[in-house]
Amino acid sequence: MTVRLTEVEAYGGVGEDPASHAHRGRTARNEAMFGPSGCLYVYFTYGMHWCANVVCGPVGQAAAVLLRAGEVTAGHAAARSRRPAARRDRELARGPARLARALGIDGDAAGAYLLDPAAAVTLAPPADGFPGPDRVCHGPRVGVRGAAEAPWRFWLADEPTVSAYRPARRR
DNA sequence: CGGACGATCCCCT
DNA sequence: GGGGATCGTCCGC
Repeated sequence: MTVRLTEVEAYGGVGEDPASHAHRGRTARNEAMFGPSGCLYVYFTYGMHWCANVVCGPVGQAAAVLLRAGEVTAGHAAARSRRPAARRDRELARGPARLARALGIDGDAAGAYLLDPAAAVTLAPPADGFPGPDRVCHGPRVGVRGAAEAPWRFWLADEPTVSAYRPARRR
């Protein structure tokens, strides 16, 4: 099964990004964010969802990119079997928990090195090349309370698989 | 297609 | 003990 990423969000490290899981320092949950680039950081949220990040900073300095959405380009049957609730194909990986679910990513995949071709989940350049800068949009991150104004969400223009923007919801 | 709402549990304070 | 880097269901348009 293959997903072409269409939307991501960047998160920073200790003391520099109030929206980041690493903002308050290293803990058992965010440990992977302080590890080597290219490894998978997964977290469990809202009592039921897994979300996947790619660690992207030097060792000891937390940084990660949350994989927010993508287009399923191969293996639709496998994706659909994991995501029976999807009404249309474009919803299979539209949203961070949906994308993780479509790819079969959960706590068992934590820490995996995504640039190893033999890994269960791998990260590779787009088959059709990288989109030009004129196609990359950016804006506020979704669902965060702190640093909501930082324009660290990036998505591709005119892609139906990009998730809907929702401000953080009050309790 | 989109807005409202409730589910559900692990980690940190 | 509180709250979350969300989603599925329900329902109206």
